[in-house]
Amino acid sequence: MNIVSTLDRLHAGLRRIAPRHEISLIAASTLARLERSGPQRLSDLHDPEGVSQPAMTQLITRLERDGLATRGSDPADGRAVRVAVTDAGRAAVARRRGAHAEGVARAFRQLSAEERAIILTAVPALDRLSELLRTPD
Amino acid sequence: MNIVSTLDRLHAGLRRIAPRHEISLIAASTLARLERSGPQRLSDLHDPEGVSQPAMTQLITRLERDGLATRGSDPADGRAVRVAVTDAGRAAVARRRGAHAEGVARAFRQLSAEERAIILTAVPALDRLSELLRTPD
DNA sequence: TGGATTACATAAGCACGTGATATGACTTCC
DNA sequence: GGAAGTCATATCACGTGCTTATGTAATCCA
Repeated sequence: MNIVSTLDRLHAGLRRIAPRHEISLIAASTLARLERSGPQRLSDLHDPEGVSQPAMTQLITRLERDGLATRGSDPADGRAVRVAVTDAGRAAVARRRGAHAEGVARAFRQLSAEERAIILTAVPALDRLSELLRTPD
Repeated sequence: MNIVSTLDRLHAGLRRIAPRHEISLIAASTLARLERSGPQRLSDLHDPEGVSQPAMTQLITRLERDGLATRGSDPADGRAVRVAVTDAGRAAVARRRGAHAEGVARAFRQLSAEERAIILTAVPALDRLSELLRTPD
């Protein structure tokens, strides 16, 4: 399948876009989820984000240290931790999105109008593919 | 730009495909380059792979330890190191490609024929995009 | 020949991931 | 209602992969 190499190359390219001074993909993805769906328990975060529970604990520890998220207690369950995004967290997500958009836009501008159109046409299908990649059926 | 979120989601999805017991993207990419272009000096590897020289030194050290690559000396330059891929390295690349292909194929099968067609049509444009992402003009 | 440059290695440190295990809180069941 | 089990989270030990700063040779050149 030729598509495999294409996705690998895309993966490598996207890794390179990652602006060194912005938050990571996993950090942004988790904060965006908290922004979108409100405070979540740790155990409700690690699975959708596709990482182990210890990995999520550690990520939240880093986010908390950097003031991007907070740990709160769940009144209904003493074991649980309610994670929430802070204003600084929301700002960090927006900043990353902006930096990322700039990197993509720079590459995009160098494509032909036709190439751009083809890619934009494929966006819904690519989104579906991403979702399917996420769920190991 | 909607495309930014799409690429982020794709990036996250591709990260999740990565089979736990196969070599990493950077290892595979470097070994594939050695396979494609023959033995290379360390300094000729780190830049195209988009990592620092120490990162490449460390990668080659791990690859050498695992028997996937070898360090040889350059008769013409006593400072240089000639890195070559071994048969085991070639096998590891092939194995990873296979595992990766399987993951992609599984997702692909769940797409509609139309979605598949749209994505395949976009492959050349996506390759161009990947290449442009790689070069920070 | 001796100082600058080049190629690579080393060191210290951080992000991110894993599996195994500890700890404390809820639940269940006799 | 208390022992036993389960659940949520944390901690530990470890590995990869990345960075910047710096060390150490070998080569180049004025």
